[in-house]
Amino acid sequence: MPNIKDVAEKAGVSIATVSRVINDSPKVKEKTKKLILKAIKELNFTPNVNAQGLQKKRTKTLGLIFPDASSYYFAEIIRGINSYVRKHGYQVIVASSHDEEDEVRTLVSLLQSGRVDGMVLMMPSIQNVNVFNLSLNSVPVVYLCTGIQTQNSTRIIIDNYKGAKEITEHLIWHGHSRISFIHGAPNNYDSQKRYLGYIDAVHENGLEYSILLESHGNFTEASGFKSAMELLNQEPRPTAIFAANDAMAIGAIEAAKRLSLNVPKDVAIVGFDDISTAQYINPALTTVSVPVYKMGQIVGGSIFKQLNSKESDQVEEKIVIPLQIIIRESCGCSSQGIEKNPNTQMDSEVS
Amino acid sequence: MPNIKDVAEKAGVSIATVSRVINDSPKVKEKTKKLILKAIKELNFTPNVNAQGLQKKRTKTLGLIFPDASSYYFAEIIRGINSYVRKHGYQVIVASSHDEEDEVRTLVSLLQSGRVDGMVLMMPSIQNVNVFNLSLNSVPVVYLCTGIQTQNSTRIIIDNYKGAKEITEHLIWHGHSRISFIHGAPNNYDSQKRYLGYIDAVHENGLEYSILLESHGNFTEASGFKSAMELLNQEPRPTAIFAANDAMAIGAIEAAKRLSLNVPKDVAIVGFDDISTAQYINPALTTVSVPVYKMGQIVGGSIFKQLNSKESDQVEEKIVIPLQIIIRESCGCSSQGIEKNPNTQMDSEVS
DNA sequence: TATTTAAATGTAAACGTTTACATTTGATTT
DNA sequence: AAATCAAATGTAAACGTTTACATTTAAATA
Repeated sequence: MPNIKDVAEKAGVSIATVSRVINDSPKVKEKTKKLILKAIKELNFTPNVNAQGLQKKRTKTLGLIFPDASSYYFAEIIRGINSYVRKHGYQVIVASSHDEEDEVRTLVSLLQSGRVDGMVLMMPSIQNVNVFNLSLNSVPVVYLCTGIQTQNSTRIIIDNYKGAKEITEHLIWHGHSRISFIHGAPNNYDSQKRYLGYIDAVHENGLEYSILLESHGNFTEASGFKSAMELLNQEPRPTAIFAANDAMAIGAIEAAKRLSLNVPKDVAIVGFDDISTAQYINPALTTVSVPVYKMGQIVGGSIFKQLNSKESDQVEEKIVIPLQIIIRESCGCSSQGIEKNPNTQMDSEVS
Repeated sequence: MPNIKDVAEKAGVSIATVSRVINDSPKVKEKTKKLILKAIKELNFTPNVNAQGLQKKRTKTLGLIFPDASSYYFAEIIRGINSYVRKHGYQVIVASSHDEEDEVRTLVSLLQSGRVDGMVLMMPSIQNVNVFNLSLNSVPVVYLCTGIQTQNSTRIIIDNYKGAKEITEHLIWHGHSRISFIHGAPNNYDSQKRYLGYIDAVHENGLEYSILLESHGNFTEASGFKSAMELLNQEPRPTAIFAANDAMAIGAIEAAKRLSLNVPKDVAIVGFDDISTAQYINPALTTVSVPVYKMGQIVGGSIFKQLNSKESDQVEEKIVIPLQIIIRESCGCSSQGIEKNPNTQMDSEVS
């Protein structure tokens, strides 16, 4: 593998000049630059990133820590981030693990070992707070969907409260009065905010409320199924269910079917996220759309802003991303009214 | 950020000894080792990966190049690879781009710049062949789902032919005689093999065949819709459609609905891949399941095998992964017979 | 032509490790 | 006590860049 010295020799210059060309410094004569570029091409030379990283303390790599990189929801955010940073010559390392301790280890080692220039942390469970302040000071970090505000870092969240409130109000508009809520994982930031939106809509509209209307899942389809089973076997039955995410809503729909209840006639069911499956299940799911891809772009932009700011500028920012409710069939609106959600970009599936 | 020198000073030894501890060389006295470990912990030291990479020429990072990292199909493979290599202390860089030229650039630069120790290439379009031999010689490479066999590299493919033949025969078993095929993207390896399975099943069973039964899509739902529209408007109509992947099959089902045709009564429709949506659409899709996650594990294993083999051992391997057909409703089997596909692992969706 | 000045290039140290080789240490044998 | 040897540790070069500083080159001015 050729190195900078080979290029220098071939072009008949010193390695410093070659380096200047690589980093396109303005102070190289056009003629020598051409010469060096030619040598680079002929030798098929690419600068060694380890050596560059060692010197410049910039690796052009970002670390992403996600609970799970393969679910549609996260994959889409990652895609957004990736597409954005790639334009700036950055690569992305994704560490996904359900195991919290493992996550922390990875995080710390990625950061401290100088492997990444910045970090995106998606850790919706609130307990982790203490972990964060763990000497991340020197590296730009963006927190995604967490309740805590750490100092000197950016936090990007979605408008869970408003989305949840609006979709609950939509159910109320349909005439529902006994509306259930299925919680997501315990301590999950998004779930908690969604609950707040739900409960406020219920109270502000003077609806019947009881703790019996609530059930606790963990964001999986299976937990949605189980929760809905319990809720729907109560007497009187709730007339509508709002699940804290789509996967649980889908599980709830299955439960209703199992109990021979018609959705939405016997029970309306709505979710949150607008995952791709939402539009395919029967009935099509009414939900709140999270612009995941766009979110990724915003994250990327924020990291670079921090990367390019001086030490002195304290970047402490909170960005709230607005959401949009998507009316389909499962709330009781007729299927006539279905519209494709403009925020959901279909991926080509190349198998 | 503390470096190896700081640790050495604190422990009262030379940096060489510290290095030996880091790389757990056997020739360090137990007592000094303890001392050094203590210093490392107290200073919260992590070796700089750039310096290590520069010296050792190993970065403990693998590069993955995929056409698209966010589709369920690919994301799942990536997840499999990641989970496997993480156990060996490796990280993964995923470069996904639809733009071929961009892909090539990324590939070459990742490899040459010493950023990765090995590479997984998923490039199902056959034209790219020439790109591959481009001096990848020194780095282990695994090719996924490509027709070409490059020398001294491993190639992992799925048993497209058998899967396609079996599912076609299943349609024939249902009594269908005019069976259409919707091709995937032009030049796509998987699509071509699936077509071969289809055509052999058709011929071996003495079925009617005409070029009019074929249509060409590009793996997207939209293209499946369009292709099915054309096919179903013909006279006589095909009684069954086999789409080269699930996304197109789903598009085809939509098309049938649009034409007020009942699936599977008026036209049976089957796909390939078993993406997660397949079980949710109505009717649930009969398809061929690709064990994507497991596939990722196999890929990871293969890379390490190469990484740990001496230059001299020529690794030239071809691994074929068996598939399984999943009978649901869209082929005409009653919904009674639906079984959850054991290969499809539901992800928890933490929003 | 000699002098000044700016532009272009070169020299060498630094980044943080690993490792071949040299040296020290301390136990074992004579 | 001296000699031998193995084990433990240290020294210093190397990995491939970048960049502050020094030097050369060539153009502009006196």
